[in-house]
Amino acid sequence: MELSERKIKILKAVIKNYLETGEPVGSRTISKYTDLKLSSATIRNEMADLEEMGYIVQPHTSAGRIPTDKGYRLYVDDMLAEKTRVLEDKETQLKEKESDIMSLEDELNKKVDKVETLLQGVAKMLAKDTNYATMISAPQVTGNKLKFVQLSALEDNNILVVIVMGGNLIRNKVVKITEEINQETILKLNILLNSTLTGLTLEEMNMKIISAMENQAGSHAALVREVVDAIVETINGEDNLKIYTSGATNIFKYPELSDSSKATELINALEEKNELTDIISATQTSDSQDGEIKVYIGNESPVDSMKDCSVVTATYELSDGMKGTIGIIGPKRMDYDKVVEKLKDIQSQLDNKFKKNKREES
Amino acid sequence: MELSERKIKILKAVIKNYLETGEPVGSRTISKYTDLKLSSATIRNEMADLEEMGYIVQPHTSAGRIPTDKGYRLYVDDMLAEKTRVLEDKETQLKEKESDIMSLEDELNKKVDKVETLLQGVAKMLAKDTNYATMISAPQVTGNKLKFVQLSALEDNNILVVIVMGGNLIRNKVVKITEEINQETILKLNILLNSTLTGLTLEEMNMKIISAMENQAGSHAALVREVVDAIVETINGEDNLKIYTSGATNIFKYPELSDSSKATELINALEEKNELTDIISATQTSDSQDGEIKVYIGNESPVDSMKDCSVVTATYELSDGMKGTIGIIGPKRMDYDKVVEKLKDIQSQLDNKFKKNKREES
DNA sequence: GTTAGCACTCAATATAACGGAGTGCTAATA
DNA sequence: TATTAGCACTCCGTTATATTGAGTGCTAAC
Repeated sequence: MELSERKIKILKAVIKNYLETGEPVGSRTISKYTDLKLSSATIRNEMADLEEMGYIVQPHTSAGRIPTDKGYRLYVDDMLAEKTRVLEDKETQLKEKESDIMSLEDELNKKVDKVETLLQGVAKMLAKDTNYATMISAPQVTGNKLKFVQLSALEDNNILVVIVMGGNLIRNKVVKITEEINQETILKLNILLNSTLTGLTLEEMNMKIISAMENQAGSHAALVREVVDAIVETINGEDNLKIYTSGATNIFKYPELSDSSKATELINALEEKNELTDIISATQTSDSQDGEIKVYIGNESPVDSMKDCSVVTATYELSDGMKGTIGIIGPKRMDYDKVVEKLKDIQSQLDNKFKKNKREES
Repeated sequence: MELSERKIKILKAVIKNYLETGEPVGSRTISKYTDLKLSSATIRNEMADLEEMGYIVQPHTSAGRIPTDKGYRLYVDDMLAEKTRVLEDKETQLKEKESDIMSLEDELNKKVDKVETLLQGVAKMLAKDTNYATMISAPQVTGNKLKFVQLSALEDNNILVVIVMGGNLIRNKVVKITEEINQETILKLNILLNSTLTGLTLEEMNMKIISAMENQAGSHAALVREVVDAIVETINGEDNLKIYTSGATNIFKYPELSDSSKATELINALEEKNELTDIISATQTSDSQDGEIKVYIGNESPVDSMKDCSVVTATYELSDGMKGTIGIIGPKRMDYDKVVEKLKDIQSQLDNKFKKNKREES
């Protein structure tokens, strides 16, 4: 059986209605809801077909229909296609931007020196705004260059290592050494480290460079090694995989997610956060075009505990290739349209925000 | 009416039973439960008295009794008193320590350079161990001394400020300046800052010292001011009030907290974290003796959203006066005994852990 | 003071009855 | 041939009605 234009119209009407009400929708409703003037009986026939084709189901006999994952998929794909089509005339886009997202504007304009605080704020605002759970990952530093490294002597044979990466990402580490060390040596090591490593990415810090440096360091080779380790850790370490979440309790607004076993599973995933990395890698590894928005419906989700949800993600990218991911987690019947719109807004605003910072720096 | 010995025995029996079952407990149960050989009828009379006195209530006529907050209070106070009495002979204490908390031992022995990771780990373990929600605050730095401060020039008129406090608490800040600055000047400023401020607490950095320093800094007074601000922020700032939580979803294990409005409120409080500061200050401000454990029952809780819960808190203290707070949030019918025991264990272990670090440093 | 006995209460559970929204099918209609 | 009106049927959700049982308060006997 082929999917006629009319069937699609009906299917969309069913889904749209279900998104709004959360109740199974019957033929009579559609008959009045749509502009195509058809009796409920005709709709019923079409709906029977749609069910046979797997786009909708009845929770039980003598109930209305609700969309299947396949149904949602069609609806969402269609909507996304529609959006890129509309993107051609920029007018509409601008209009929305002005009207809709003052709150984010405000949030971003707050004086926040810490990226951490900013991201947490964005997550919170987005959760409040959409009534779904949100997550946002701090930008990853793949391909980032070392900008500056400095050793300082603290008391008691402790050495403070300060590492500054591109984008002014700063990390500290305290290293304990066994041998005595004097100011002059530290100065020399600083010069050595900076002249050798500054401007390099992790990939470029190969063994040759490092051992050459260790040779030059002489008796302090061990210390140099520790510093290099610290740098590697800074670039690769879990610290940079930080994820901020907000609005976990929004799920209680949707009865289909509120029973305590499902809620436990979901909120746990959001609290623990480590499962969320799967979402991030799924979003980033795939052949994503620049700024594309991804929708995972039900079982498509990279995270098992969200198989009853939909997850919508976007990546934001800083000029120097640092990527972060934003995700929205809600019921399958979430307002995809609004969510995608919000994500696009935030995407562009974060881009601007970070680009502006970048501009100030350089 | 006075509270006879027998009444207390019955009250405790009621509470103990209720803690275990979560069901209202009837006279017949008590009659068999306790060692005092009394018929259910007698118990009934006593229970009627206890109800009149406000220690227990019936959820409805013809149901058993459950404790009131007043009842819990008596029970808990008694238990705490009992514990301090038992504390005299250390034997029992040692025994428990060996047997009970290997898991924490393991957790603490993991190589964790980051305090953050450690505390998160403790929260998680404790939550898993007790089946309640947990929180733990990073140690506060009141009265902490500045150990070391260092400015470094980054590219584009940015200055990196590194601040090291006692306990090797490190903070960074990037400060943008308008005027050009050369290496030599930075070196001078570093010497000026360190010689003036090192070893001082926040209280000791008064206006006199600061303005004297600004004078010496000449054209870079503004920069000095910014550095001082950064230090103040480091000591006072919200960053240091970090709170880690875990096991929020444990509350679903207790039906009396599981309905979605209560759960939302509670989980929200744990997610947002800012309300939790009230618990911390309540725990720390009061005339707490060294390492005392506090129990807040129902409405006694400093946080409104926990009025249906009990909150048990303990402070751990580092040698140099840095204090942190651990809290356990559960239903009123929580296993107070076990919780208090766990907290004491963790308290002493954290103490050891940090003291050991301290020893390594100095 | 304690206890046995009894009538009473009330939540919780099971059972039955009812109403309504929605379906599938058939037959009539355009 | 596609559409529609009509009708019997299904099944959820709600309400009404018993039934059960744990537990109480009270009284009278020990």
